[in-house]
Formats: sequence, C-alpha cells, structure tokens
Amino acid sequence: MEHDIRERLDAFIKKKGLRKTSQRDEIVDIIFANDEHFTPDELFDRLRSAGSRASRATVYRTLSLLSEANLIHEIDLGDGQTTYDPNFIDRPTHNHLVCVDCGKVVEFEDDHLDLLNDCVTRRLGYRPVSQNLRIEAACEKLRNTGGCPDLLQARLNGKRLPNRKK
Amino acid sequence: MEHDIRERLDAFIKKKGLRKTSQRDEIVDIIFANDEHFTPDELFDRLRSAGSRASRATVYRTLSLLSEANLIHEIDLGDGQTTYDPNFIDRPTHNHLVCVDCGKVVEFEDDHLDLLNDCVTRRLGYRPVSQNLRIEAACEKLRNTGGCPDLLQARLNGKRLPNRKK
DNA sequence: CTGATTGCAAATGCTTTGCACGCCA
DNA sequence: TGGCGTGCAAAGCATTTGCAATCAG
Repeated sequence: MEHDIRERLDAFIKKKGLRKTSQRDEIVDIIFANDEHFTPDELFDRLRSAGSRASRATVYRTLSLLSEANLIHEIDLGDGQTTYDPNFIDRPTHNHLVCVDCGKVVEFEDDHLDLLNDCVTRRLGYRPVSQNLRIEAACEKLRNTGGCPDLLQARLNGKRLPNRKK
Repeated sequence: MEHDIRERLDAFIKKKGLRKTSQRDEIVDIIFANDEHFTPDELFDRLRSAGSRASRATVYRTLSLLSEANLIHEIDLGDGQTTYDPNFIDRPTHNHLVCVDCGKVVEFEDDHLDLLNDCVTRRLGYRPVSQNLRIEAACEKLRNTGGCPDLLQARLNGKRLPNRKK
C-alpha cells in the first residue's frame, strides 16, 4: 500500500517533469505511516522526530504537491487550522463528524448521502465535482456524565476544540 | 426584519451584560442591508463606504459577537478565507454549492439531506449539533462552451476561485 | 462612577517567497 | 549542464491583543 503510494507519486512527478527527492520521499513515508489527520506543523514535528531534516518551507511545498496529486486532501475540521487527510485514497468519498466537546474526529461513509448529494447537485443544474461534509455533534454519553469521555484526553493533548476561536 | 435583528442583538447584549454601541448597530445594519456573504475585509470596506468609522479591530470583535449570538455563521467556501453568511436566520439549515470555475455560490436547502445527516449522526452514536456541507461542482454549460458563464465576470471582480491557493 | 468598548499599533501565527546554493536527470 | 528543489530568513496576510482613552448604563 505504501509502496503503491510511492508509485503514484513517482508517476505524478514524472508526468509533471518534476524531480524525485529524498525530502519528498521522507514526507510521504511519514504521512502514510499511519492514517492520522495532521497539520503542517504536526507533520514537521513528526519529521524531526523521525530524523528528517526537511524544512518547514519544503513541508508546505510538498503538501501542495501531494494535494495536487490527489494523494492527500485538505479538510475543514472547523477549528481554523489547515488539516490534511491521508485516507482519501482508500475511501474517496468519506466524510467527517467532529465531537463538539472533545474535538474527536470520526470518519464515515454513506452511499445514500453520496447519492443524494449527486441528485441535489444535478437538480441545481451542476455537475458534481466533490463534496465536503462536516457534522458537528455531541456524543450521547454527554447527557449522562456531563462530559465527553475523550474530553480530558483531548485537553491533555492540547487539541484545539471546534467552536473555539483561532 | 432588520428591525427584528436589532431586537435579537439587543436581547443578546442585555443577557450577557454587554453594551449597545453605535459601532455594533452600524455593523449589523450594513451586514443585513442585503443577503450577500462577506469577508471581514469586505465588510470593513462597505462600512467605510457607508461613512462608518468603525475600526478593523471592532469589525473582528463584532463578527465574533454576532456569531456567538447566532445572527451570522462562519462558512467554509473552500477558498481559505473566513466568510460570513447572514442568511441562517431565514434558512437555518441551508447549504452551499460552489462553482469550481467561477466561484459562484448557490445556496440550497434539502429536507432529505437534513434528515439523512441526522440519521447518520445518530447511528454513529452522536447527537446532531450542526452540519456544514459544501458541494463543489461545475455548471452544465461548461461542457459546451468550455467556460462557466459567470467566469469572466468573476475574474473582473477579482474573486478568489476555489482550489486556488491562498 | 465603573467597567465595557473602542482605536491604534504592535504582536501573533501560519504560510509564502526571494535568493543563493546544491543536486537530480 | 540546466534548471528544479531546498533551506534560510524575510515578507505577507489575516487576525488578535495590550493599552490608554472613551463611553454606556
């Protein structure tokens, strides 16, 4: 799988007349080492931890490149940060639900939703290109316990919560 | 209607122990003078044109206030700008479709979509709070003419188009 | 009076860019 | 060798904030 991604990147690079570099490889490897969303800054930290010397500028430039190549997607989690999602290769139409209390992100797919979006778009006289749905919601347990179970954990991690201002 | 909005603002201000000011009134008046989306900067320009002396800082502070009061909503049009929408009072669950060619924004409502979002959310074990859907699409005419009919107009207006980098 | 609000300018935070050097093809 | 890619530091931009003055209740 990761191998497949390297191939896709190489193909894109070749098609555009660009060049293969160690920084680009390192960045792709780190991104797809797991399926976590990330901000440019978080990615930069992961790179440093992994021993890569790639600069912030290169991180930003490479993220643009990978977006263009459709290997990652920019997503809007409502927290004012540019966040990237590496999971669109496996699930091209997935959406995101964000817990309003702890900021936990749940990915989900729904064929009915995809179909309905398609219909709505056509009815408006347009041809669908892409859809971006973010649901903000509170977990059921909140009603009983008065707090999202992941809330404390989120605070410890210093996560930015939705609805909080930049 | 506009009168109604002033009342809502006053109620919110009273409830929070805040104060009524001429700047806040001016800003609300300009925002709801039409139903257009706007960025903080565009709003600032409109204020200046209308003779208001409110500062940028006050514009930002008031936009936060109005968001909190639910009189306007921040929306994501995919162009990296913070955009505000004054139309959620009339249509609390509307969504946005953005033309990928000219950036034209179409607002639409769909009960099926709302219902489905609600179902999906509950199935995941959450209680719905809000939904944010943006559809990117190309108008049908594009296939024939090779260009969105509003494209030229958009370029003339210096609009930022979706997919274009900040 | 008292504290909320404003305007200004400085500070912030994220992202992009200019440039000289280095490296891939 | 040509020119794309990189790192660095500086520049850009949108937004926030500290502070003293002002104003509403």
